[in-house]
Amino acid sequence: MPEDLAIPSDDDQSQGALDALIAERKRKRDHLGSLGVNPYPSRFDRTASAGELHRDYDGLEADQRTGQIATLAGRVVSLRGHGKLIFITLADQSGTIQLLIQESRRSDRAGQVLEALDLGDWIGTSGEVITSRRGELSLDVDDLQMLSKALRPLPDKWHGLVETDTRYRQREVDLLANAESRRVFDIRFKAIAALRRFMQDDGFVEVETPILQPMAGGAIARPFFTHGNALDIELSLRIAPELYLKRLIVGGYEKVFEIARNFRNEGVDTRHSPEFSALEAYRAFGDFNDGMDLSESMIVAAAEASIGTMTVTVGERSLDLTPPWPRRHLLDWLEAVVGVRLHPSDPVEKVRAICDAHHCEYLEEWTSGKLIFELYDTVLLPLVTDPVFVYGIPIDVSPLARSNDDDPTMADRFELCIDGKEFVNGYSELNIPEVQVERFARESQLAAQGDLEAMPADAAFVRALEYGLPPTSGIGLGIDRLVMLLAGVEAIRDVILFPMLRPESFD
RNA sequence: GCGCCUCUAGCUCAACGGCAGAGCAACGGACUCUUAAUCCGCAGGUUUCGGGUUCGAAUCCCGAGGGGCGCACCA
Repeated sequence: MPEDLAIPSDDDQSQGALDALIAERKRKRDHLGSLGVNPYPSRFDRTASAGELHRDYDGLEADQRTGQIATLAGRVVSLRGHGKLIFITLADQSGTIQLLIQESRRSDRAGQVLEALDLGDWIGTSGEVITSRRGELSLDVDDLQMLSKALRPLPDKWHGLVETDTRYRQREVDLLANAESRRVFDIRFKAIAALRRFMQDDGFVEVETPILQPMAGGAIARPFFTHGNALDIELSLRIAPELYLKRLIVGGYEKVFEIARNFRNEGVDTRHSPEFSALEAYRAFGDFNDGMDLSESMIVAAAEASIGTMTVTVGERSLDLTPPWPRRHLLDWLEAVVGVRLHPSDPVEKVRAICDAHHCEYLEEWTSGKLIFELYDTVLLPLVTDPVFVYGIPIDVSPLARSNDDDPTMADRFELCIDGKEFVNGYSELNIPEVQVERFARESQLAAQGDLEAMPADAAFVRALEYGLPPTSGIGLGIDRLVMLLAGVEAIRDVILFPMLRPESFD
């Protein structure tokens, strides 16, 4: 919401309620200043965190004194006054700790700071570690300093911040007010750290490839475009790092990965964000089976590190991530479900009939392979609960994947599906330059027919293939979706700190 | 893009055609063991914005804006 950043004058009778609250806090801050207390000191040394104190002293009986002096810093999130005795709940990143402030014990400066104290202020404090008469671990405060004054009031301490708009736009407030939001992002960053650790431990080199690209490739998606002034060229934001990563394998890196922010200029819903994170990994000398092994291991590692369990609950659904995960051939599974053996070499009429029978819509120009893939998306995917690898995917929808040695209409490609969603896409990489050229040519043909999603030919990538790409296994993992799964949330915006929204108006 | 829902005090929510209210936060006061502290008192509003209907609109209608959900596209 728009707020005037100018300090309102005291005689302004028209000032709003919020302005009055802010003015009151400024008055307190300035009063501290007039007492010679700097409300914005440059630094503060602490000796412990709330979490450390709980770790070291939890379990003490009520009304105990430890003789241990600790110095803490954090934000005031609750304030309970009893006249000459005041309880404060102080929050730092590690948790919360109670401050017990007795008038008879505290310093004069502590008294001055208390006078000026509001919910939300950052303070530094020191005192003896004790337990209260009710048994709560507390700091018996003797000194208190203001570290930074909060000028705006905090959301309701019990209900927190509820409105999604504000939660996304002012994530800092969401984080400080809502423990659930902190929980989700703690899981996110633990999971990402675990993925990175796992990959590094497995000998993968973390690399960086361009986000600004002359021609976005490596996936089927509509890109964002921008302009590079220095070279006066049109650039697009990457939709996938795939082509550059494979060029690094050509260059001699045998195991590479990138945690890549990708950008796709497409619809926004609970599962899609225009800006999303993927982990892509490429390993020389491997095939898609290695990709399935890797996917399983790294997701299990991420789950262990972030939530410590293989059981997750999303909405009403309870899912079991315990490995190993089944691997089902797409055509076998489809046959089991629709009762007819389909194959990309089948006449389109036969596959269309199955689509019609299963409410799967299609376009006139789609091939049998594309239709089969569509059946997988609309008929099989919704059936998935616990993790399952689906492998063997029509070559028609896999322009960068190697075809199967025994069946050239199918790609050595898999998708990892959990809870009705795709989490990983991986395949044996196509490394025959002429075949890649043919695949690109076919995509161009589709583009000429008006398919906006057809993949553009990338001559630089083909040239790289001509230097020789070894047999390679590649995978791409959707990190946001993985975090949604681990945290048990159903909106992708709840796992992205600052999701894309229409710009705020400050008029 | 289409449809549905939503917007009231800093926050969370009432009032649903008839005086805009509560809790928390704030402000003044009491209180040395609370932890959603309690108690007394006091204040806080362009009901998102602009039109319209009406004796009277937060409420009904139209339009605009923000957000959410569903469908379509996509991972």
